[in-house]
Amino acid sequence: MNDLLTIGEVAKRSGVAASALRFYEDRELISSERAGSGHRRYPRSVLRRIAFIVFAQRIGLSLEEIKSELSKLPPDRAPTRTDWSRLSSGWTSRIDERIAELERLRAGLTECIGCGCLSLDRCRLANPDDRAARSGPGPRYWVGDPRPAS
Amino acid sequence: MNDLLTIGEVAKRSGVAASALRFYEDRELISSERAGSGHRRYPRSVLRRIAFIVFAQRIGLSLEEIKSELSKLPPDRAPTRTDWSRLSSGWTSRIDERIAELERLRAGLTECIGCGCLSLDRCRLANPDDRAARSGPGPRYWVGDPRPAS
DNA sequence: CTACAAGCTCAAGTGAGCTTGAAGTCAAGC
DNA sequence: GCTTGACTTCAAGCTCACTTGAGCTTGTAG
Repeated sequence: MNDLLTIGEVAKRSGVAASALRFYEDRELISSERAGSGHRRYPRSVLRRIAFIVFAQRIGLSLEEIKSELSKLPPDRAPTRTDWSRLSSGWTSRIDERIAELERLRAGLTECIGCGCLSLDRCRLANPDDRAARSGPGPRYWVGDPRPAS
Repeated sequence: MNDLLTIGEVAKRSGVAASALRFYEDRELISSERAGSGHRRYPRSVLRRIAFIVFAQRIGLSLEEIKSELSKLPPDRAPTRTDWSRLSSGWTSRIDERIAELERLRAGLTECIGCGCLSLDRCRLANPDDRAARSGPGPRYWVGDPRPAS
């Protein structure tokens, strides 16, 4: 009934495993106070922070990127809705770029893969120049990364 | 000038590293004949196969999934454009789902993160029930996976 | 014939994002 | 006072998609 939550409570409410929360703390994405016992105690505000992390992950940001986004929040006071929306404002374009890539890929499915044109050179249309879209592992120098001089 | 390519040539033409090609062969996504020397020799058709793999990865399929897609190609003859397009036809919906999720996330940015409503429960709107969208690592039971009974 | 580039195999390493296990501490109920 | 469960730290393990390195062989140009 206190407004400080244990790690188990936060895990349950956020849907993020306790082990992941400790991991995030280790990576300095979240922080906790400690009870006399050494147990973690979280203010409710951590839930919003975690929601933000999960959101950002779904969009495709790495934990490192998320950390640097979070570092833009005011350290001295509780973030306002304006603070939060400032952070996420840049994401809209990121999302839009990813959507655009997916749409190009969708087009490429019929235009490239299906037809006889499939030279990889032409199919660089799959990803003209948006490095932002590089999410997850994949071929190292396929597109966007410096190509081996052909 | 032969129509059989060495691994180096395939790497150069496809933009996929030779080590990755060996890796794909090990995972049975592609195959090669061998010259008397034991060196790999690829028919040109492998380029299309590789393009397909790269494409599919960008869309978000795992190598395992791609392997099972490729296994649907006729083993006895060179795949026609119809064969290829049959494979990729199912992807359109997959792409559309991912796009839909990104659009929900974009909406959530302003609706959820910014405002006071950010209870994680409500923000399950971030991902109602599409498991297909689970691409890449992330919180294990956030959405779609069986939630811990609350 | 000699370099040297390119290929081979097999084992181990990488990095992201966690999970799991071991060994111990703390809090609550009986 | 004792058990049970939630918590602690730290180290090691796991998956995915590769890359790197060691040690050796093959192919090609001069």
